[in-house]
Amino acid sequence: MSVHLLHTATSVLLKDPTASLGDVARAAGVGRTTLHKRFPTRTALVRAVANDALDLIDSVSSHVDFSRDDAIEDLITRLVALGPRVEFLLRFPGLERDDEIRRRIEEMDRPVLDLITRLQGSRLRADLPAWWILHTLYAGLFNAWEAINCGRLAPLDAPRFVLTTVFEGVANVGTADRS
Amino acid sequence: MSVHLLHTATSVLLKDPTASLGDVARAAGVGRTTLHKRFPTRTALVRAVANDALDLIDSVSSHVDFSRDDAIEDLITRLVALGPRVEFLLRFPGLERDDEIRRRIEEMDRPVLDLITRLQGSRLRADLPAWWILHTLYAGLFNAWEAINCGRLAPLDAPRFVLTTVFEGVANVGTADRS
DNA sequence: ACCGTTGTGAACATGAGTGTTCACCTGCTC
DNA sequence: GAGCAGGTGAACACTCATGTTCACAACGGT
Repeated sequence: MSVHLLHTATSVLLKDPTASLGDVARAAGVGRTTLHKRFPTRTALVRAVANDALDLIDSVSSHVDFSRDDAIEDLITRLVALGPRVEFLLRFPGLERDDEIRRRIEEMDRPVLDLITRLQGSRLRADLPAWWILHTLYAGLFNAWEAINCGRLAPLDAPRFVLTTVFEGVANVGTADRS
Repeated sequence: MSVHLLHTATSVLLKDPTASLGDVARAAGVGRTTLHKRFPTRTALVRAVANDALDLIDSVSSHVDFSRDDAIEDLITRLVALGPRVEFLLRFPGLERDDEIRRRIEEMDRPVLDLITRLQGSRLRADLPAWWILHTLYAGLFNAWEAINCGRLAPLDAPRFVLTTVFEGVANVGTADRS
């Protein structure tokens, strides 16, 4: 139904942000007229896709206990599994220009930012801004999705890769340090 | 001259990948006809912008001594300073579909990948693939550029942020570790 | 069998981006 | 001053995504 339509639109638009509505409709195995009846305009479709992704994140977020100290591990592991639909939020060009979407993204970031701030000084280093740590997490997710897409990374390995890299870094702890 | 034209095109297309050629010409303070005379087609312009960025990287790369163990620090510091022109290479949608550009990007990655591989086991951990470490570096660069654009990060702080985060991670070394 | 819903293809109008041409102007060299 | 290279705006035709409408087919419930 409409669910499958949104999912297809997500992957098509993610692969090529300039794809025409005809391309989306064809990929979904649906007439362009039908697509237009559900989403009267292109921006309406994009917003629907974004809101769908945000709904998905909300539902995942509600299963995470943010009061636990390992909430970040839990959250990241779940987000990695979501794949393209969340990637769409972080990648689609011009998405941040939509006020409603931007508001929901900030709203989605807030609990994570709070969590990071709370953990700074204990599990997380305090000499970096919370927003920087958040974006580093997102960057790790992004890397994982891209690697999975290219077939270089097994989906089950992804959470470990992201968490290890983001938390511990890529330096060899035994030997080296930056000057 | 033509140099300024390419720089302007870089920032305009980076901010909005769907910007029209008229927008680019106007931003550069030049007639659309003139733009067309230099770059007969849109893809020609995009390729010229990409090649210009790649030339810039080549010139930077030639100043880095890849045989030194701190070559990565040097490279990252220099790349951060380049800003939008390199960001264009990593962000512009569909750029990887151009064979020549893709070849040059791989060619640009190769010495860095070799360096990473060489350092694995000494300065860099060996339990992660070299390509993953490379992409983690790029992700750090990307974060820095974005933060600088938003005005949240001072350009002079950027290299330290990227290197610290990528090498050491965001975990607090004194206390915590992942399970 | 009737009717509302839903999807479909065809067709059309519109607008925007694009490639192209042309006549004109400017600044330079000889 | 003649000639020339380079820049400019205006105008044109063409393509294509898009929004919109319409008539028709399929389906399910009453």
